[in-house]
Amino acid sequence: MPELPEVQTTVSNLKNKIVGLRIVDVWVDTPQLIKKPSWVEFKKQTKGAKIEKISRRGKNILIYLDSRFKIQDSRILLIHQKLTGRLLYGTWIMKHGAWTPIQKVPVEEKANQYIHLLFFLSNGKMLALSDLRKLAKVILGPAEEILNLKDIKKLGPEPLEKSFNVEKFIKTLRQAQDKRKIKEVLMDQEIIAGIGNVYSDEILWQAKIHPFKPARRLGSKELKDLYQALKDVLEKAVKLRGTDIRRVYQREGELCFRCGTKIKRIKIGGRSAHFCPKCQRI
DNA sequence: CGATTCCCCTGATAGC
DNA sequence: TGCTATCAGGGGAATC
Repeated sequence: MPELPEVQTTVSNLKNKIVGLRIVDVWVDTPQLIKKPSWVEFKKQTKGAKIEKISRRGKNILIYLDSRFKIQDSRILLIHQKLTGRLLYGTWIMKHGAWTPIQKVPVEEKANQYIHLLFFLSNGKMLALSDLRKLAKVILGPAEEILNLKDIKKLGPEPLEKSFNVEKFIKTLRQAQDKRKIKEVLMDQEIIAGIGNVYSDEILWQAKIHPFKPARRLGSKELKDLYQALKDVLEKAVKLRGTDIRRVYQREGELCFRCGTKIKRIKIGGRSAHFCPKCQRI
């Protein structure tokens, strides 16, 4: 599932491809993905708009559209991919009721089968939102309004920014005085933006901290280790272009790469946590 | 207010 | 074989 590194990779890839292009038409088959505005309005406001910039905040993709014809302010198209949403760039043609890619795609790339929203671009190519489970979220609105949505405004700091130093990290966690399990805290977007189920497991494995350890009980060495692990894991994942590193996630029953103990899986508020019972202590 | 549960979705898998 | 039940999971809403 796309977390910070995957979203960052998507944004980096799209940047040199779609910025400067115009949206000449839009197509949808699952309008409920668009939370705001109505499909009719959405189409009216995106058709003809020029893509000015694309960025990321937390796990959200922000596509800035220009103020065309001076009849509206510049807008932002916010896309949250949730579990299975994918933003693809390429060319597809409608064949037997399904969008089929013209370009070569890896056989395992199933995303092409679940295209639900398409932007036709001025260079003849397309920007597609694919989503197997249809849980993705798309919102369009004036830039200021979008940036003031809870989705963006309530987000915690960006963990890869230079200003997110160890002091700030420790302060953030201490301020929270969190009774919650550290894994929950790491995944809380209001504490730190962009970390989800995969990377929280990986970070805790690297830091050798048990996912159930209450956040407020972390000692200063643990906090420093956790900070270092968080930076290392995310930076490495971004460098690897989001091919999520999996040293514990979904490796239940397999052996820990550090000590050979069997990886365990436990439930934590409807989500699963994977960890090494020997390396990671409470 | 905090903690828990449900809901949105559908492919994969387990159970009968 | 073929059906049905369960699960996964980000995040927001409803409920306790």
